[in-house]
Amino acid sequence: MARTLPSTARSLPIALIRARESVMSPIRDMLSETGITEQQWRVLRVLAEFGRMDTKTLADRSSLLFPSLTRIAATLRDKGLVTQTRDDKDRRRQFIEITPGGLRIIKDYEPEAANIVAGFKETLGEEGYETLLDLLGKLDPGAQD
Amino acid sequence: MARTLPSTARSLPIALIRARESVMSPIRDMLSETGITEQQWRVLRVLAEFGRMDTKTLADRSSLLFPSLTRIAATLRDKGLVTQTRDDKDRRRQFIEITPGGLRIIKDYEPEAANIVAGFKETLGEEGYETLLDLLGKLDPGAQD
DNA sequence: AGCACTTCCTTAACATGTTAATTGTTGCTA
DNA sequence: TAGCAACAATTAACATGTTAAGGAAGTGCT
Repeated sequence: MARTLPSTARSLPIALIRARESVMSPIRDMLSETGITEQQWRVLRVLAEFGRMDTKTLADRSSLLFPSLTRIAATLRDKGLVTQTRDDKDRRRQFIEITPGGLRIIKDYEPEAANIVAGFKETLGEEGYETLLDLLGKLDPGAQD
Repeated sequence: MARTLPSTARSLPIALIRARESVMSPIRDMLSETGITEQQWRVLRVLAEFGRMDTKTLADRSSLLFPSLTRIAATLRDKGLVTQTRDDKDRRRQFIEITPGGLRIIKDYEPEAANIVAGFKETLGEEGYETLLDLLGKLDPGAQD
């Protein structure tokens, strides 16, 4: 067992933060002209991919905590990008669905986002990219691959 | 060039977020008993490793934005864990230094933090761990290795 | 029915992330 | 030397991360 922490220059948490920042920066730049945030984009993407779903599933797939999702859902609803409906069978639960307006944003910006991601894939090489995703997945016990 | 975004289940940004969350969760649990946050811990670690330094360098090495660092430094100062002094030659600039109290927190918790990190290293294997850090470094143009 | 217990979601409170505007200093230069 | 651009740090404003507490709706048991 290591008895000393690695230098902060070689720290895993810090490396993860910096990598995330590098990846998200151009995506944030792109999103700035849409008026939605990175997290709102993530929620819309999940809804666009899987369709209407309950809040719990949405939070899980978007990697958001419930309190965050509550606020984000309210914001997106006010912007007319999603709708919220109660489950009649279990009135505690709620379903969220993307609207045509929300879908439009995804369609409009998906190609540009894909290009940004493709750029990183080039940087790492196809193999490195896959390796990275696999290694990251191993860190996350909840990853179901 | 890819014309389609990867499924959110295979998204690089989301994988980075989840990995970071997995890694930080046990560290946050450990820190909860110290009353300092993950970011405050990061600042103290950098100061403990490199000693007194100006705010700009500190922000860079801690991977924090200036506004965040301003608040964090004020919090740490109020807790008596760091001191702030003006540069007499250039009164715009400021130096920050860790106090004995701050150093004590680092010393007290460093072994436990090291064990947590060692656990992740075991999960990935020595080789996987190094590969991961290298790949993450490639994503970050600012990484100086 | 009544009550405890769980579950889903929301609020609250505080810290940080992010961008933009502001303040205080310094340095340059007309 | 007055004026202005550049710089360091702070403040402001809003969104999110995080933990804890609260509220509403279901479930099970007596």
